Amino acid sequence: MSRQQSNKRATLATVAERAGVSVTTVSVILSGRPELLRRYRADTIDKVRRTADRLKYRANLFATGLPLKRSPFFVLVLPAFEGRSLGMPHLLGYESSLLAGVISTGKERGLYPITTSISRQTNEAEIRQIETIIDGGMSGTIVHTPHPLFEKSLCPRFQAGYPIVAIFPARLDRWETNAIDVDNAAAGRTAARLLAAHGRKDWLLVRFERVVDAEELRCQSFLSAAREAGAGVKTIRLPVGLNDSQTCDFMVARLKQVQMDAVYGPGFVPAAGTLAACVRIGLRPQQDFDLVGCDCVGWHRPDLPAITSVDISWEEVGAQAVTQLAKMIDSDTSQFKTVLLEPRVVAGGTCPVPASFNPQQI
Amino acid sequence: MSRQQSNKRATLATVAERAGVSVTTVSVILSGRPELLRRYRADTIDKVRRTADRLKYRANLFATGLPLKRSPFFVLVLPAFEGRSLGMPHLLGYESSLLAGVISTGKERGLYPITTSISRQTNEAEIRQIETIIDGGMSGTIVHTPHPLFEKSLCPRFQAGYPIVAIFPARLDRWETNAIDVDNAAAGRTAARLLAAHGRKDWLLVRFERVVDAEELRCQSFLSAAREAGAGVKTIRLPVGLNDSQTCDFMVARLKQVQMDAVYGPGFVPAAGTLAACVRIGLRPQQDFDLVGCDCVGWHRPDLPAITSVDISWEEVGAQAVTQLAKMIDSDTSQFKTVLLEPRVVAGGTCPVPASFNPQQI
DNA sequence: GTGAAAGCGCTAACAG
DNA sequence: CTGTTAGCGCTTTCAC
Repeated sequence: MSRQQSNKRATLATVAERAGVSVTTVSVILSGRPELLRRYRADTIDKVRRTADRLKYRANLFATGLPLKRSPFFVLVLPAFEGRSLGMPHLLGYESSLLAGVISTGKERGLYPITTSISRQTNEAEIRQIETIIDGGMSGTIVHTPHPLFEKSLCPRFQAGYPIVAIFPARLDRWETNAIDVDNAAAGRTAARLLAAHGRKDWLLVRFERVVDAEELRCQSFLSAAREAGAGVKTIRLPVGLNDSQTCDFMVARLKQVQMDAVYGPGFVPAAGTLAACVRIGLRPQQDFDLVGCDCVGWHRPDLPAITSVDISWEEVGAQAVTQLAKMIDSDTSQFKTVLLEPRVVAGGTCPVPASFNPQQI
Repeated sequence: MSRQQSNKRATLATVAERAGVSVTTVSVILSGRPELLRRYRADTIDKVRRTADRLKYRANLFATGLPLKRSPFFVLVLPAFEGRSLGMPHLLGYESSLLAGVISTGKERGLYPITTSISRQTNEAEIRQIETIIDGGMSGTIVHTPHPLFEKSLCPRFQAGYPIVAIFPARLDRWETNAIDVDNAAAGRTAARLLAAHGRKDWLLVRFERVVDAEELRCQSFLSAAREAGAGVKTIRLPVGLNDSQTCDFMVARLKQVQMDAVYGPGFVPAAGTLAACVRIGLRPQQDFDLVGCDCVGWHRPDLPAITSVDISWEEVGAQAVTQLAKMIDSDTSQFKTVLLEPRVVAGGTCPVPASFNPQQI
């Protein structure tokens, strides 16, 4: 708001004066709460609305919030996208979907995100800057995979009653409440059921040497579901930091020494990399092997089939985050029971999905 | 801000009382403008800072802005991402880059985006909702490719002195000032120079039947540069609405009837689609033909070379948008000279880029 | 039915 | 050096 235009801006007082009524009248009539509105004469209402229109009156949202001690704004903290567009563009698609979910659900509830980001190698100054924002009178904060340093800021605020939602936290033990996540155990189980349903017996789990809690959970539940299904599972561990095409190279050599008819990659890189490796050494998807991945929806390569993926909609994640935030705001609480979204199988060409295959029933 | 926590929140008054000074003192000391700060005794400053710390005082950013008649927030209006993730994920990467540029440059300047979106098929209600936000005391608005219906809202506000930045406007005639765009004429010219530099003579321009102004400009300047270079150009027009793989199919038939040794696709779809078609009919990139595209950076397909692309950094676009907005805010103006970003050639495998090839010099 | 007045949290003259 | 005071634009009791 520049000084120039702000001098011209019509305020409640301007409208009141021009309409020949008091500010109260204008305020009540324009905010339009029916029970209060009824008390005013129809022609007064009309007159006020008319002059407000004529003067192009627009409420100052910041001033509106002050007496109410609440504002229609919350903070959305995303991980900075530094160089993430290189190599795995479909992951940026997830990020955009998340934002879309947050924005649209927010709109429905009259809540608007002040969007900011935190770098992977963040520092004191950046964190302080974010703190002054989230403490600046916001209704709450949604954080995508909170940075460890930033978690330290969040914790005392949460305890002080500040509404926080963590999306896909890396450390599950730190977010036993107030998180939105996939049901990772279900994801691993579902992958296993898919392979079992197609009669596979010699399974291969391809995972990174070190993984975040979420992926570890997927692996564990995959392994225990394998046991139940009576399938044998070999595990190959990838060095940390490989991308999908490096993983392909890495796997080509390994695959030749392994007997298997099914693969689970609990993340995009292991899944896509292994698929490429399998095809390169001449294995045929759905014939010689089945492959199930996670986080592979939206990834396309014309030389390879789409990956059958156990996945969730990031748009829904964003929507859930706002929904939970709105609930906390409305009820004046700061806790909610962590929401685990049921993963869904998105059929691709690497593993058939039985008709009416429904993770929930499993 | 929940009522609960807001009752506990320390305000200037609380700090003042506890420190035994006036609110002014606290205000001045904590906002820390050096010229005013100097006037206070060191021990007062210390005392105030200490108690503010102890009480965990945080300024309410909304209240802060009120007397100043300016706020640290602006609105960022993005096109809604409806279904855009399907098919062309790398385009979502651009969107994220733009956001990254806006966020990071905003941070440097103490300006924070309230992010919202507008659907492709928007309606009165949605537009009014966005209007109440941008009129709600914001410092300005950045709009990515303003929707025609929304342009109607923007126009009177612009004339009233409200700072607006349009990124990649579709109608250039409506945004002769206040726009951030690529220098589209330079883009077309640069593509032509690249093909000429490699000694090509029989060029093919692949474009949609109907295009936005930006692409039309690229085509025109490409054609006139071709004339100057003494190259012949045939043009193939794609039906509106094709995606890259449909374009590939469409082009395979056409290509067999055309003699050419170079292709320009002034956008992602024509470029990627034509490249795929060429390769499918057995033409070898850089040998049988060269191909130059636009907006192809970040797109990868392992069966095809990366496309040599005339492109700009969307992150820089976002940065420029905020820079211009900040300038307008600081100078209390609402106009700036449209910024045309010089395109850069990003070398891929479809056309060699001479060492020290520099669009600016051309 | 309507208005006066207090107050949300902060800043900026202006006194002293 | 520091405090008093009058706003910023809005909402909400509480009178009349």
